[in-house]
Amino acid sequence: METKERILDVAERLFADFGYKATSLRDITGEASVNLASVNYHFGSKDALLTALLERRFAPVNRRRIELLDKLEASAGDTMDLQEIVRAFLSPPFELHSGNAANGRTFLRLVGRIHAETDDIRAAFSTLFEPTVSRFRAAFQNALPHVDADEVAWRTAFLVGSMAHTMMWCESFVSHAAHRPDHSEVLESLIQFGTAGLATPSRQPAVVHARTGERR
Amino acid sequence: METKERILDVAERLFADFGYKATSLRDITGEASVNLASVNYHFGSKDALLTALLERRFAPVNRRRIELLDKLEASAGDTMDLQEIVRAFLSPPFELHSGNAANGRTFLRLVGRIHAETDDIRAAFSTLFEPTVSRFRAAFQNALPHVDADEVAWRTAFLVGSMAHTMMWCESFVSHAAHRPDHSEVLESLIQFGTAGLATPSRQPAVVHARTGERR
DNA sequence: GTCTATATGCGGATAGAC
DNA sequence: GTCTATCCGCATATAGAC
Repeated sequence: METKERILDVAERLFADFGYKATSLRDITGEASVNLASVNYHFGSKDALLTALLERRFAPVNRRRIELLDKLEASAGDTMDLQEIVRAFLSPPFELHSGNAANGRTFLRLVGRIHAETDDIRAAFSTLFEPTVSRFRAAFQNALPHVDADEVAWRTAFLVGSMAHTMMWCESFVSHAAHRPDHSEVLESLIQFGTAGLATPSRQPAVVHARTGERR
Repeated sequence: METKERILDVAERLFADFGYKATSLRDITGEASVNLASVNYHFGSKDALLTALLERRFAPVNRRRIELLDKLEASAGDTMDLQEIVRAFLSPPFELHSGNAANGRTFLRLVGRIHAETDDIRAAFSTLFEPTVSRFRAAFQNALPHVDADEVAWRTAFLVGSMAHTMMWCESFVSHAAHRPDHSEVLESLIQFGTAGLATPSRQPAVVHARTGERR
């Protein structure tokens, strides 16, 4: 079934470039050189196409994340290194889609784009995503016993945000850099940044009292 | 001119909730109880409406950011504290729009949403935004002489990402927290997270430092 | 399974009366 | 400045021939 695959590939690229709402079935079927009606025949609707597309890419990514985390837990037990947990979370989307290959870059933009779509679309995505994030939130908490739970939850959100945003604008940011970086370099920087952010001690005294943010 | 203001207010809310493409002029004029043709009369086009809307909110935010940075430079000179630079960058969008008021929350979502719109829309936004980000990138570099320029550029992008993502999904994240946080608490956490991420030493085994959050 | 043709509705934009 | 009416194109989806 070549048609179905072709539709998925083209749709993925167009959704990544222009977003879901902005991409029409005409755009997709046109570029894929298949008939306009074939999307509805094969998938049922535009929404169902998106779901199929997300499943195809994200299920393996999240499976890989959990697998890496399991390995860490098995080998390190309670003394897991925070940076390794961050790496287990961040690296699969970067690595599972073949570094700098064209479709790899497409996938990265798609990740970023999806994180920003309208709430109903994002809801479908969250269902796929939330169990994984929960596992990691718990692992972070475990590695950071001195940081309280709410704080860990927020920092996890910050981490996801820096990841999503970076993936989406990866290409445009390059202009500010002196050389065109490999994705793996960006990934390393992101891991570094995220690890430091997660591990920062809760509230430095000067800040807490100077402003309103005191907690207890 | 009440009509023009009403259109701007409603458009801002709808763009924030559903995105630009997904919001029709009919949605806007319907909710604002003004005539469909009035958008084109007052603004010329849907695009021009968006531009007007962005200018209204972001010009003051960026002016405030620069103002805070100027003050820092004037009082601290070369010994500026990194965290204070981060604060100068992050706090204006949170504070200038009245904390937890309804329109404050709308504005926060708008910020996040805009960062994720299709490239042409985002391009208009970048024009408004890039000069400010450049100033701050330079300030970060100055405060972090031991980190190389590319790295600083990437970390700045990570910071913007965590900010944008947080603003957009602020409301939904709350479910994971034990209590409903004030925006200023989230802001403090974000500043903390960003400062630590920016300040992390370039590439290291980093195990030790990551744990303690130590800078140097 | 794949095509053409079409149903049906919403999109932005405008002309012209008041 | 604000209204109604309308243009015209594109959207998703489906019916029915091949």
